Amino acid sequence: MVKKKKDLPAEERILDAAKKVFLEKGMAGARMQDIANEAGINKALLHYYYRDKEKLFELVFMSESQKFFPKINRIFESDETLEKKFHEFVEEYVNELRLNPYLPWFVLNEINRDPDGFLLKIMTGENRPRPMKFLQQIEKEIKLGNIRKVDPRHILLNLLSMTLFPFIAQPMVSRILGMGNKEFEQLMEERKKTVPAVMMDSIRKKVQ
Amino acid sequence: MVKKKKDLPAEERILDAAKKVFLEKGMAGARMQDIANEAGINKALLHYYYRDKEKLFELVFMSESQKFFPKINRIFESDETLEKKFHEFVEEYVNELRLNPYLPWFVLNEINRDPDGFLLKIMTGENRPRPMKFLQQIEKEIKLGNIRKVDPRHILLNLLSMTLFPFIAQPMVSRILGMGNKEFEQLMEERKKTVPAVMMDSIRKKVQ
DNA sequence: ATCTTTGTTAACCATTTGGTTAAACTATAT
DNA sequence: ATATAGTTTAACCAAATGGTTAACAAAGAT
Repeated sequence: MVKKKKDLPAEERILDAAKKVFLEKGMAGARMQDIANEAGINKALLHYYYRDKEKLFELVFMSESQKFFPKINRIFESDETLEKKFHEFVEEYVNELRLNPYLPWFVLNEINRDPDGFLLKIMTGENRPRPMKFLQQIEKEIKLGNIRKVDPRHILLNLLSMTLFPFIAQPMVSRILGMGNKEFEQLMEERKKTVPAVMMDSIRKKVQ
Repeated sequence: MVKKKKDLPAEERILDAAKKVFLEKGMAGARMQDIANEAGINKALLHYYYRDKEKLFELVFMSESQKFFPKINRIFESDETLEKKFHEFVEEYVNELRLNPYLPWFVLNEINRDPDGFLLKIMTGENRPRPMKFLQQIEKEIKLGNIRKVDPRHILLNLLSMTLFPFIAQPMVSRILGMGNKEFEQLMEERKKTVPAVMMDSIRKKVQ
């Protein structure tokens, strides 16, 4: 029998536990005791390795939110076609979010909790979202007459919305549509095709 | 000079205050003292009018979430064309959410906090979302050959996503795009046109 | 006037919660 | 073996927080 957790050093078990608890309950809802229990250690040990709740949360949040943001840049700042970018974006995020469904909710929740404090940290680092190149690419394609004349910001919003929202709203969506977990995953898998298709239809020039 | 709040009876001021605080901070983050301060009364008076935090929250949550859900049904179960429904849906939600931008985040947050407890209440009442007629309408249009063959669930998801997500993610979106409040509102106003357009483009048959 | 009901408050209480301390345990080096 | 440094715990503490109480004020009712 393989001990799942006991064999990891306490310091790591704490971090894993903190991730789990913070992701599920958010900063305000998480209890240090919950984290200690989840890690199978004494509460005092939390403070031995990580000074206090704020620090621990910040650590978890930074590490998690950097799974979330940098993807955007790597894709958006590449030299691919728009169509390729749509596909890559949805593909990568659906894959990531199926493993980590709480992630966007967690990030948004935190941004909501403390819009200035945190965002200034993320938004000034290397990993802040940089949509400029992407937006400019769209404008360029418009000028070249390759796609319809549309506000690039709506394009970006639509892509983000259709990709991220279903995960944020999963519990609601699943109930409304009467789906189980398996069905939901299947539906998200399909999104890898349907979302880029919708995006392309929304910019492709209409045949006269 | 018109006294904004002092002239309302305490019972109502409390409810207003509770709405504000709960919507901003969620159940876990809200403090009874915050609500009392916001209402300009003593903390004990909260418990005089509303038994405890749980009860007060439930009241606020029910009243707010019923602003959120019934719209879906009124629109989706009408006899309008799909195009009209797209327009009405976005129009109404953008209007509502501009007044009440925290609403969707609040609802989703709560669903996340307690997926079973709460949802059973909403989901069994008169106001539970009933997307069936809408989904069937889409299937019918497909059979009639009026629109493309697409999974109706994706249509519904896309509409919900593009309408609601920008509000849920407003703080993030605003920073990423470097917008102030005014600009954000302007952008949302534009969505009333761009979102239904995208929706129609995604189902309209392509010209051969 | 005074009795009763309703509204409001300050002070208080019990529990929860983040955080500390001092002691004990473990391993490693001497 | 024993000294030392790192690890872990039980017990404890102070602040925050939800909730109660008892007294007081305001407003009707008699």
